[in-house]
Amino acid sequence: MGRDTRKPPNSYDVARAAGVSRSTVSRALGGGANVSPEVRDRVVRAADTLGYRVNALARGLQTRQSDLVGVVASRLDTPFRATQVRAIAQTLLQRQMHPLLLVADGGEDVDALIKNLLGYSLAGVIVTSDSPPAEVIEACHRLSVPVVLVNRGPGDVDADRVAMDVDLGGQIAFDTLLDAGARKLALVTPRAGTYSVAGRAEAFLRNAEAAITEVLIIETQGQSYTAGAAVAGDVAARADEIDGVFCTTDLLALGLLDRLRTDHGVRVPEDVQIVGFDDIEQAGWDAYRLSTVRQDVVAQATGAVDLVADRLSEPTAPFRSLVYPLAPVLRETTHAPNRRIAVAAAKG
Amino acid sequence: MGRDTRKPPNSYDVARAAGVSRSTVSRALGGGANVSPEVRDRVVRAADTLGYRVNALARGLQTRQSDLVGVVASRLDTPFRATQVRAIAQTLLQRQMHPLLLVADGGEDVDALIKNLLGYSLAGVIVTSDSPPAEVIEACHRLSVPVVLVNRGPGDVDADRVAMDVDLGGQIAFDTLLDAGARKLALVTPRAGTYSVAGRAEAFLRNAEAAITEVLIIETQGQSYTAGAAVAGDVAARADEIDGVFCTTDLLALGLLDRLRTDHGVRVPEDVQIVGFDDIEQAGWDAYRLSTVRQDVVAQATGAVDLVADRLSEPTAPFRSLVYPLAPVLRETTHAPNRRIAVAAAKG
DNA sequence: ATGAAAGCGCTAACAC
DNA sequence: GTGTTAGCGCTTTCAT
Repeated sequence: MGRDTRKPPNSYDVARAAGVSRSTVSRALGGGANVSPEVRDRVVRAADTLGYRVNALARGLQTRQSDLVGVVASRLDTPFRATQVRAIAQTLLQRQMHPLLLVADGGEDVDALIKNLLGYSLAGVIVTSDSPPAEVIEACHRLSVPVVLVNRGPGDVDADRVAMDVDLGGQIAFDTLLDAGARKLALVTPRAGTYSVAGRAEAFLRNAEAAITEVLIIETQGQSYTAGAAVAGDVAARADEIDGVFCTTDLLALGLLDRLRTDHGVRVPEDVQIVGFDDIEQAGWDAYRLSTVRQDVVAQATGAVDLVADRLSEPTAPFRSLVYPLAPVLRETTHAPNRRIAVAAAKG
Repeated sequence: MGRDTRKPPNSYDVARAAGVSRSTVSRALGGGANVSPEVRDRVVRAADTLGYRVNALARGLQTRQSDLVGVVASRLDTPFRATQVRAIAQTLLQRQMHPLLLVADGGEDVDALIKNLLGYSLAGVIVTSDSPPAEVIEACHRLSVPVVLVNRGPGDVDADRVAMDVDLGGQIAFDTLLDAGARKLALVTPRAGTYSVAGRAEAFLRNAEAAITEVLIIETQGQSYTAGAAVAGDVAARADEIDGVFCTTDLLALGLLDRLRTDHGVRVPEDVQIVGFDDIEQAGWDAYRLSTVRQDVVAQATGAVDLVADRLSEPTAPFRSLVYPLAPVLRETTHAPNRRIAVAAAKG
């Protein structure tokens, strides 16, 4: 039973086994429409007796559409990005699509890469990268491949978008510090940030301006742990002028926090309070217990995939932006909030 | 210039533009053999004037082989795994292959998933997951799709393999502790581990037995930070009987270390020394400075991709195993090594 | 409800 | 060195 046929069965084999035509097989296994239940059954049975699987290549060639979705991401080894990609991949899988991973870490030419990928008649492309997709979007458009941008824009390009509420993000960070009693604030953020990183920084600044005081801005080289650690000296040097710091990324905060304690004897939160952003797993570790702002990565992933699916079914609908809320996560790098004092201070 | 042709140009368009036949186009753009340099040039120029890209679906259908490589991985949001997948993805890209990501976190049915993927005529499958691929390998074999296992086996299945040297791993861990002066050892490891996790644990035990003393074994639920933290109580309770701990995973070590300090007032390395495994980024952070054993993830990724490529060109060659060395990383959760004492102790 | 036939875009024999 | 021809396995009109 089950000869070792060198090559896998095709729809023709199934058709023969079920005593029908190939078109019927296609119908029975596909939409399921216009096939008598009886015949359908016979076909299905034949199919899995033979171990038949549709040849995705052939189907895609015919329908001009595969179930592959390009996922372009940079710095995949970063906790936040890893979590994000995982969520996207899982969601895709649940919807019968498959993530084609495209790591864009500067070295590669994303443009060329993605254009190659387009040869697979992608069902869509999800971009989480920092590097600007530029004219890639254009190319996708031309081939009517949906593109959805995660936490990027609103730039000048046309595409569907999923994003956190940057304004809210900056506000939560500010409020957290204020409520915890901090008054002399600093902002630690990369010189050239992503849209979402720059956005939360700006929102923070805006809130600070409106409420109380100037903010000391400290620029970092990138948004890694190392980058955060690298500015610890600057922060420590100004320790007298600072009692609260917002790092636009958890990784930055963790680096700063560690180095502050290790090399500069600065106590957190006693001397300086710190708030991060993202709520990566490490922020909750005992050594840090970082107060931060949480993004709902899973919700965003779901949104991104929805957007792909929706555009597939309605290619000409206007572009949409899904905006997701954020929530403060209060841990131990800030004091317990005291709304009364904070509000009074802001007013006074 | 560049009319908005609704559908992308195909090889026929290029052929016409270059005044040749489609086969010539194929040859010129492909292997490049059997085409006069002159014609080749003309074709290439025509191709990129038109913005032509080979339709991967059609090519794959014809050649019965795509440039897609399935990468099955679980717990992608874990630092080690993320780094590993990134390395594999990058290497693949450099070799003109594309990673088709398959996250296998228990929920999904890997079997079914991968068999679906097989419909894309994969160039290969790289498995880094914990969950056993079982009969999937069989299926791949039948379709002559190369499978390479990373840090798994040697079980009973036939496949190419890439792995660290588990014996060496356990030995390095043991030596590190011994050289640092630890004599009363404990092993913290998951009850049901992967091949490579179980392997390093066994090797550690073997070395300990041969050299000095019994080892207290503490089992964890999984290999996460949380799992490590969860056994801190057990370790603290036996603090008198223990002066050195080998955690088979950095994450485990980090969790243990943190909780030991935070909740139990145990000092590391003064009271207990700790060695981890993998050398994930976090192990080097200021709060930890964990001594550990380093795997060369990039080398392994390269090896895995090589194995895929090699088998593609020589399908019937005997299966190979690439074994990679490991190196101790001495940081601050162990005392500075003192070979003299250690050797003497081992002998005496 | 079912079958016949046409083609998706490509590569690979095979002729010349 | 180049063109002709024949599929790869599928879906999809279009008849019936």
